[in-house]
Amino acid sequence: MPKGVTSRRPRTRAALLAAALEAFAAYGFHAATIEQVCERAGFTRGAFYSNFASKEELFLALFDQHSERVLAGLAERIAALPAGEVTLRSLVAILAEIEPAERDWYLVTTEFTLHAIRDPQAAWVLAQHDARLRSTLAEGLTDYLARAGRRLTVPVEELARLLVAIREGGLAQSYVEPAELPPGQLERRFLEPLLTAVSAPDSAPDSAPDPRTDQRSSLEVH
Amino acid sequence: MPKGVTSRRPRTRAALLAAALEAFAAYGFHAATIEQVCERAGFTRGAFYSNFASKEELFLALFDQHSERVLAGLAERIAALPAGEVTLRSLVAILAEIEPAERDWYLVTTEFTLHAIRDPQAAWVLAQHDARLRSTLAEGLTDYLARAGRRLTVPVEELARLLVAIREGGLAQSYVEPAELPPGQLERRFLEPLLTAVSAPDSAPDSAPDPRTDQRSSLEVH
DNA sequence: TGTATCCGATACGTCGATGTATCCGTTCGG
DNA sequence: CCGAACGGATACATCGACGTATCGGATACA
Repeated sequence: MPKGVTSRRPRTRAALLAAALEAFAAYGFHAATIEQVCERAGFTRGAFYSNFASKEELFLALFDQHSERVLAGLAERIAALPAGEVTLRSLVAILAEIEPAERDWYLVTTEFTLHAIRDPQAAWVLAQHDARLRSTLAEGLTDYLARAGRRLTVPVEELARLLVAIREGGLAQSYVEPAELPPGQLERRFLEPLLTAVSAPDSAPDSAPDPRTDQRSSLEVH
Repeated sequence: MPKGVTSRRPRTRAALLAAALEAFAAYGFHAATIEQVCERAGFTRGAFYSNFASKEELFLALFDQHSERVLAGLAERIAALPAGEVTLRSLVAILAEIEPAERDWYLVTTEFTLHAIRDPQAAWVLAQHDARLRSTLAEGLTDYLARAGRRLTVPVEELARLLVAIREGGLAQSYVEPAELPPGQLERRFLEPLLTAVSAPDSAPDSAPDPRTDQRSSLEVH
């Protein structure tokens, strides 16, 4: 006689989470009803309340799941790069890469961001996730640039924030007008000149600037 | 005996619009109820239904009102700049300027953006507004850079999109973690090197590049 | 100042989403 | 393969938001 959870419970949970992503992406968190989520998953609301206390709890579970995957995915792509010297262009290619499934997640996480702006508790959760993401990103960035023979002239944490901002802000425009701005287009156009502008050749120490970086170094931010 | 609208009607309408901004910013469009809007405005739902057919219509009226103000404000700040030569820094200062009231509008317009991603009709409305905004911005940009003695090496339309992306993406982070990233910080840090990187001195035609831009021109995007 | 029109207030009916209590099929250890 | 615990289905009670029909006060023109 079953003492703990049975095998079907995690399957039900997973189905509800997957259905929740679809429903939230399609209608938004507030507009989507628990009934709609259950319908997509092939269950009734009874199953839902057996697994989650509320729509909020479902959402947080979904966000947690996504957070782990995003971090794992980024770390993986960073690790997948060949050792030795690399070009800026290969770094840009990674950062400009946006999967089709990203759209649903964009809709859901952006709505969560709006919620976080209003609710300190949600803000804390989101900030934790974003900090981990930026940390991974920052590590990859410095590593890459070093391998490309360059060194940052701005705080890497702020650069990571800028890259996230460009990605999020760009995706918003891309999803509103897919024909006008393909996802990743801003990254492909601007990241290479940008990264060049905020870094300097490693061989040129601050004390003896390379003449070719002279103009740019006069523009560094204080 | 009154034949057309009386004087109190536009006042009621304005009060409802102002209250709607507050309520939508505080709770979100879906979570906010018509009742809450009316309460803030000091009216009952009877007044609401006498002025608007639905919450959607109220929202669109609010968006329209805001659109006009944003465009007027941007054009005004552009026009307010002194004639003659200017520095990149003064341009950056304008772009980094973010008023406190922006927060409420950010919450409302971002929610509308999410709606637009799902609804083609809303997408069209939003795209129209954004296009006008970018157009104004692009005009100001080329004008400024010319006055600063520089010329863009990328399409100005795409640069305008990038600036909007940085602003929106940056505001998201700023509002989630106000203590970590003051509004406008990304612009202040990165816009000057960025604008320098995507432009070249006007005196240096493409056919005979200035040695100092040599390195950068090899990084231009195709 | 009177009165016709306007417009916001009030009261009510309706509907859909939520949450819970309970039932019954399913799972799995003995 | 039996039975007890598990877990999803069903049915119901509740509640809040919406929209409308109607009333009464405010407005503005004669």
